[in-house]
Amino acid sequence: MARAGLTTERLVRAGAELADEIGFEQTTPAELARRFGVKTASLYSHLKNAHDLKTKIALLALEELADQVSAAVAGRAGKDALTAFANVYRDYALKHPGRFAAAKFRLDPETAAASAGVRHAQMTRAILRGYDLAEPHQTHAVRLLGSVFSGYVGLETAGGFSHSAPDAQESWTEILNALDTLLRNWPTTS
Amino acid sequence: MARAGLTTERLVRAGAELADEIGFEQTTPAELARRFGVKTASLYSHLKNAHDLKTKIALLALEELADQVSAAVAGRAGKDALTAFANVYRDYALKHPGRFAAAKFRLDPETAAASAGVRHAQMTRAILRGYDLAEPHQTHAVRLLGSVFSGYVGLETAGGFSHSAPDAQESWTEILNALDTLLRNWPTTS
DNA sequence: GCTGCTTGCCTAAGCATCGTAGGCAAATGC
DNA sequence: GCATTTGCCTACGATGCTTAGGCAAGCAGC
Repeated sequence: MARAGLTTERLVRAGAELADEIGFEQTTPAELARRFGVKTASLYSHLKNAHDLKTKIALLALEELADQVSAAVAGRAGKDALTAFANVYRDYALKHPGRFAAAKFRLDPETAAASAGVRHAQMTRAILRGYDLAEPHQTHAVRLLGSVFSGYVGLETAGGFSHSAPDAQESWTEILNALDTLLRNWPTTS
Repeated sequence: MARAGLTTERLVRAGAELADEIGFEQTTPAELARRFGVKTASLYSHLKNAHDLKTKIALLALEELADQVSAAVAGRAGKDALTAFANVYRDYALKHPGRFAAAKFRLDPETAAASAGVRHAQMTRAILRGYDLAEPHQTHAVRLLGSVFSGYVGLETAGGFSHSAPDAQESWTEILNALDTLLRNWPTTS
């Protein structure tokens, strides 16, 4: 019988595509094996188990997203950097919903520490270099930005803003504008 | 053999507790049956299937959360209402992580339309009555608030802010303060 | 082109879950 | 006490995850 040419790499890449098509939750060894026209058991020389597959897709997604954000933010500052970061993040999520869901997959601590997740945190903080925010306000602002981005895109991909005016793009633009204003006038006393 | 006294109501309530203990994803008919000391098949006269169980837990969580938020917001306005809403929301999520995850469960459109989810939207909008925001800015602000709340709490429950200073409570307080400032000075031109 | 080794995908099997169908016994009404 | 209803059961089929071991495809050397 002809061999399918399975490798961990190919399986993970195909798994990411599968996630975008049918959802991250539904991306399982059985489904992946069907896609390659092989038996499920054949995957287990390349993947430890179902959890390992999901973890590797999550790491791929984090990496891709960090690369794209990094490229978009390079050479920009202030509001320019803010919107570049935000738009790349959102576009990635809308274009790759399965990978985006994968990026939220709960990794165990040491895997997370070695993942591209840390680059996301660094880049978020880098954006704030264009604004005049001292610690601890800077950390609070980093957390706000992370919350807005992941929250907005999470709600949008979950269908939260469909079937209601104004459309999601318009809100997104205005929210970024509002965040820029807020960062330039961050209240340091309550 | 003595009967266990299963009802849909009891199963869903137990399912919600189970979700808080072991996670929403792990809350399945098999696990629930074990908890009641009955066979899995016995659940199927009270629940259509596994998806039905999850849907009903999600509806319960949305209802509980809407009730608590509603009680907290009543009689308050402006920043007072904002922080009351936000704190109840966050406290619920931290106290009931499984239910909170359930509240994010993707419902089919007509179920969602009949759920307490619409009360959440109404209450978020009610908060903005204390701020002077005309449409379409009001809708954009509603979406921002929803994004921040769900985003922040989502990241926090996922462990995003643990093991790093300052602690999550401090950021939360400052972020609510910043949001209040932003809502009082919402930029209406870019 | 043959021989033998490596490696990749296979079959077989165990175990768990979801969900359906039909049976028996406990609760309820008279 | 008897009949009916109802609730939980056993039995089963389908599907998925995962391990163990087998066989043949592909490559190395001659």
